[in-house]
Amino acid sequence: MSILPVPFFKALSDPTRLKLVLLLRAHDTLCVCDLTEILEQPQPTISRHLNHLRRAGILSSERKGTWIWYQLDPAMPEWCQTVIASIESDDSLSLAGDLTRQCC
Amino acid sequence: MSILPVPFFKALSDPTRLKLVLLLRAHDTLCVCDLTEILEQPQPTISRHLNHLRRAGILSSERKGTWIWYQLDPAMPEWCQTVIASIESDDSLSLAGDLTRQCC
DNA sequence: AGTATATATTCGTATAAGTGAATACAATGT
DNA sequence: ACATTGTATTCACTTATACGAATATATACT
Repeated sequence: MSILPVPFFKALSDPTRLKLVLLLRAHDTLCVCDLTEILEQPQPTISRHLNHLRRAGILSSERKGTWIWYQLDPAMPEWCQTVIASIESDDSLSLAGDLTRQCC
Repeated sequence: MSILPVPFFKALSDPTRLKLVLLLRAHDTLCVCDLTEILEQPQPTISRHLNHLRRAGILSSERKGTWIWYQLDPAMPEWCQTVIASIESDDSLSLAGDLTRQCC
């Protein structure tokens, strides 16, 4: 599946979405409650951004019982994977206390 | 000079701006009238987008008499250069008839 | 000084995008 | 069937962004 550059970059151009991508780059697989907890943002906000990233072809999700696990879509085109691998994070994207997993 | 990921991606997430970047990636140096002619868009539109890209740290410009030449900023951080080098263009970003240079 | 050309900026407006609050949906367990 | 927990969606609202039209600025030339 191919990804058009403009929507791809638009998907990455929101702080919350970029943090989600960086978290999933680091953790491989996380569920919505993990992400909600780490980013300390309302669950609907997280869900909406995850949906945006999924529609953009950046994330894929898999339901396992009650939980839905998200990851970077392995089917992403090479050039998109290169872009995501290149992103140099900084303090402004601080991923806070990271994960203490009180859920799932 | 460092570039924050979110504004960087936001700068790339507009079709006109992305075309400008791809054109300058291909041509090295172009002036505003070149870009206006190639993209067939009003000059103020092009100027505004060039300004946006310059403020984002993606382009640099140099005045030579009446003309102002733009190029990808050589001072861009490595990771940004990698991202720009990775972008896979497609028909939706078709750069039309390219350059026949009726100006400058 | 005035004219012509290249480029930048301002203003008003329309559309897009993000958010909080509330609600809906889905799966599990009792 | 009901309650609980995890996740998604809708609605109303606000803010951000892009655009056309008009105008301003800058340089070169006469």
